[in-house]
Amino acid sequence: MTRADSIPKATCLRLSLYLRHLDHAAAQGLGTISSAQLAAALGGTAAQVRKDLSRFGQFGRPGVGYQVEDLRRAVRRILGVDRRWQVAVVGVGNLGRALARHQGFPQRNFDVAALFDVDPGTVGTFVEGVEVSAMDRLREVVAERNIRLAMLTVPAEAAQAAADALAKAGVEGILNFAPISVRVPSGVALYPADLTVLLEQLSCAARCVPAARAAEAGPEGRIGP
Amino acid sequence: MTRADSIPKATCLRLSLYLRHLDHAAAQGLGTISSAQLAAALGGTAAQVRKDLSRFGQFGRPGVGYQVEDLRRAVRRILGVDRRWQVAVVGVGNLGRALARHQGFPQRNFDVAALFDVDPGTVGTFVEGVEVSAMDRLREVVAERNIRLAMLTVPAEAAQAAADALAKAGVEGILNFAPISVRVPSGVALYPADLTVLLEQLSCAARCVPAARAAEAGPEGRIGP
DNA sequence: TAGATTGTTAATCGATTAACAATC
DNA sequence: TAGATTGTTAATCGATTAACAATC
Repeated sequence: MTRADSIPKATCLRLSLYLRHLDHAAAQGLGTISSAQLAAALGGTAAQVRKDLSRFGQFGRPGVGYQVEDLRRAVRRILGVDRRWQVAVVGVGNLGRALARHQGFPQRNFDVAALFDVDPGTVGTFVEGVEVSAMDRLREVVAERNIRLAMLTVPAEAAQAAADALAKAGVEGILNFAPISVRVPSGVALYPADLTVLLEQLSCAARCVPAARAAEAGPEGRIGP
Repeated sequence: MTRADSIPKATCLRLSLYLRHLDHAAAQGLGTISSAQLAAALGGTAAQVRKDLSRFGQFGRPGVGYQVEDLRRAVRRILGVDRRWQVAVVGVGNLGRALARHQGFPQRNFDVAALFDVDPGTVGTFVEGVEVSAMDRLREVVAERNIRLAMLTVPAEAAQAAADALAKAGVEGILNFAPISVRVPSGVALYPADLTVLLEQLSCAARCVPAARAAEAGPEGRIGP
């Protein structure tokens, strides 16, 4: 099993993508999969897949490939998703509400088990069967419901205070959707997830291609699928 | 101005974070900012900030730093956000609806100007003043409204077909929230944005720290802010 | 056995950091 | 002038790729 000492972010991302594809493969009844197949499905290289996996042990058989079920189990354990996680959403606005309702989370072992907001009109209401709690009950509720991860969807001004409260309450990881960088103590994992930043990256990437597109463009002036 | 030949993804991400902080700095009335200040606000190094910026030209003055307004303008141009972008949301479920309503987008030059769905019950309804169109009108609407970017929030089964339709319609970039990898022609930018993958990365990162936390933990058994 | 595919080592590539002369 | 901070070069670091012996 080897130690997960500290997995590079990029490796961690790819592992999650491998798992997603392994789930698809399992659903299709595939018994075995090769590093080349996994790479092709994700747009990476076979060497990279093998390298990523070999960091944690020997899961494949030369000449055969990987058993889909075995690898799935192994990757789930590595990622820590071989059991359910209780997650909080802090800030019940448009985005927070959508996250609370998102069916993809419980399907993949993440339960949104607590909601928090400062607005007295929102506190006490229910979203997807979960009651919205006041921010000042955060510590209590986090402990009670065994919350270990949080998604932060509050305005920029409120983000740092909310992150502090979460860290104090013992949350181990924060997904930060707020449009500002927050600080957390070293024992807490923090992932930036500002959606506007994603769109800006996209616009940046899109800007680099128009010349290439014009050159490649077919009769319709557009590249086909 | 130097060319944006092809900006590394990591650089592009940081530029977006610099811009976000420059906006905060400008709002606070700061006239000048140093690479060290910018780095401190984001958790990077001053050398990295200077390196990132110098790729595009010389924006600062030795001994002084960067003019906030000048740098802001420059970074906006580099990222391509010095003008408005028309964006489509494909798939009007919980998440798609939240994205359509998200105030952070128009505030930062991204207008959600088109919505698409296959459900006849959803088509024709309005979200945030924008009517939901049927998928088979995608090409037409994209052309009419000058849509150049899209956010894909459809189920896994529908994702590839939707991505194909978007590429054919001439969209230049796709933010893919669907839980599956899709292929796009080389002229189209594609960013993965599966929120479950983000949570899995978080759980992966959180798993690596409990030992460290226990060691560092203060009297309350928790690390302070 | 022959063909396929792994795990791992060595070589390559790119990105980050440190250092410093140039400049305000 | 002295102190500060840039832009850039060289050194370091880590990650990706290629190659191949080992193995099924």
